[in-house]
Amino acid sequence: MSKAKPIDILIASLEQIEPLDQQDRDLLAGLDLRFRRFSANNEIVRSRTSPGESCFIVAGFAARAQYLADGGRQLDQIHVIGDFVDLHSLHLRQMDHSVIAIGPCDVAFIRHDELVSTMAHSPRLTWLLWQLTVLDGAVARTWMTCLGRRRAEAALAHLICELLTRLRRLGAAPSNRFHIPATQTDLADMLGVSTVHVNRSLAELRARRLLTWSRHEVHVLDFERLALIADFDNSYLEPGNPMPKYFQQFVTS
Amino acid sequence: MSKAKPIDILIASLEQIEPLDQQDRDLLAGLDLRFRRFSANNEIVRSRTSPGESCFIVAGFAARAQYLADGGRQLDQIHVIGDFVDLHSLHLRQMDHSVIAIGPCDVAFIRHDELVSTMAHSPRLTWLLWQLTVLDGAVARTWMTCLGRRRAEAALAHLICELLTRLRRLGAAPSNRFHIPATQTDLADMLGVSTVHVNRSLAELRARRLLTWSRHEVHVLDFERLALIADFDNSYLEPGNPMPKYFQQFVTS
DNA sequence: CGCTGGGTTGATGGCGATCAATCAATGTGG
DNA sequence: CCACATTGATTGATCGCCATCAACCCAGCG
Repeated sequence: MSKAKPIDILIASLEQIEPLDQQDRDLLAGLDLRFRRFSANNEIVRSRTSPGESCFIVAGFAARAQYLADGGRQLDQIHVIGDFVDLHSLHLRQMDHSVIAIGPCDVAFIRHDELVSTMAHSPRLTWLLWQLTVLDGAVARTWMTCLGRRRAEAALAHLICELLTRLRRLGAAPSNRFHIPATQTDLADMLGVSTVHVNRSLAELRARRLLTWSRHEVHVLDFERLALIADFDNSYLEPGNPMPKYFQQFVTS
Repeated sequence: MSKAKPIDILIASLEQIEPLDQQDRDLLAGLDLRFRRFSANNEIVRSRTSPGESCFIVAGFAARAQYLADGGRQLDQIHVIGDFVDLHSLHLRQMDHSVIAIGPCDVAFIRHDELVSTMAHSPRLTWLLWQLTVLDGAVARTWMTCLGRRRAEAALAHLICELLTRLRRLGAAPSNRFHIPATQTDLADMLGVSTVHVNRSLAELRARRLLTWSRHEVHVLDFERLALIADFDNSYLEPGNPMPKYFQQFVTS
C-alpha cells in the first residue's frame, strides 16, 4: 500500500467492486497516464467541451458542477480519491457539466482510445467501468431526494454520512475524522441553499454534538444519530452485480 | 411504423442514438419478452429488490421514485415510451429506487441472462446500452440543478420543455400538444414542492399564456419563452458518441 | 344523486434568501 | 514587525417563496 503508484489507486477502486485477475491489472498498469494538479475551483473538465480523455482522482476532492444563466452553480456530486470522475466523456458528445477541483486536486488522464482498446481486451473491465457509471447514477438519485425533499440540515447530515462512509472504506477517515477542503460556499452550492443557511445548519449539527467541523477538519462524533436525522441508508454505496459469465464470451463479428 | 411490434419500439429508441445493423436488429427481435400492464401508481419495479429482468416502456409513462422515512417520495425522473427504464437492475445488486406507473403503462420485461448473452454477441449493443445509462445520468444531473437552484415555476417549465422535446422527437407531440396522465401530486413529488404550489406555478405559466394544461392534455403555446424562463438547453438530451472502432474487436480470453 | 379524486383558492406561518456587519485567519508589502 | 487587504465564518434583521391547513369546486361514476 505504501508508495502506491497512481494506477494502483484506480485498481484498488475497481477491486472494491470485484477482484481483477492479473491480466486486467497488467492492462491497466500499461495505460499511459497524464498527470496534472489543479487548485481550488479550477476546472478539471470544462462543460460543453468534448474531451479526448477521461480522468480519475489521484489525490484530493473534485465535484461536478452545472452553471446557470444567472451565474449561479449547482454542485451535483462530490468525488474522492480513486473516483473515475470523467468516464462520462467517453459517451457524451459534449459535456453537460464541468468537473472542478475542491481544494488542491491531483488528477490522472487516460486517452479514450487507450481506454477503449483496454476494454476491448477485457470484458471484465468493460463491465466494471459500465458499472461505475451506473453506481454513479444511484448516488445522483439519492442526492436528488435530498435536494427535493429534505431540509438543509438533514441534507447536510446526509452528505457528511456519505463522505464518511466512502472515506472510511478507503481508510481515509481514522476514528471518524477526515480532512476536506470544501468551503461553506461549496456546501451551499451542493445543497442548493445560501452560505448563510449552510452556516446555520452546520451550527445546529454542532450544537447537537453530532460533529465538529473546523479548519476543513471534520470529526463525526455520533454517526448513528447523524445517520438518523439524515435518513441515511448506505446501501446505494454498495458494489453492484459481478460480471455474468456469459458476458465473457464475446464473439468477433 | 404502423403496427409496430413492441421490440421495434426499443429498436427505434436505440437507433435514435446510432443505426443498428441487421444482425443487431435480429438479435433484439429474437429476445423473449414478457408483457404486463400497470395502472397509475403501481410499482413496475420495487425498491430494494433484485430483479432478474430489466424492462422498457411500450406505452404510457413511468417514473423513478425514492421513498422517505416519513412516507413522502421524490420522483427523480419521468420516462416515456421506448425508455429502457430498468437497465440499472442489471448492475445494481439491490434497487435503490422504485419504478412506478404514471397512469396506465405497458411494460416489456427481458431476462438479464438473455440481455447479457445478446450483448456478448454484439459489442455495438453493449456500447449502446451502456450509453443509455450514461445519458440517463445527464438527465438526472440536469434535474438536480432544477431542484437545487430553480424556483418551482422555472423547474416546472423546464420539465415541460424536456417532455415536449422528447415526445416531439418520437412524433408524439403534434403541434406542441401531448397527453400525459400525471396528476399535480405527481408533479409536486417531482419538483419537491407541495401540490398547492404546483397548482399556483402552473396557474402562473397559464396566465403568461405559455401553455394550457387541462384534463391531462398539455398544449405548449410558446416554447421559446417557456424555454427562456426555464433556462432550458436541450443539448443534454442529444445522443452520445458512436461506438469507437476498437471496441468492436473483442478478444476471447 | 352522493361519493370520490383531483383541481383551485384563501389565510397564515416558517424555512431559507438576501443584505449587511463583524470577526478570525492568513497573506502581502513596506 | 506592523498597516492593510483578502478570504471565509459567523451573526442579526428583514423579506419572500413555499408549506400547511382548510374550504370549495368540479367531473366522473357507481
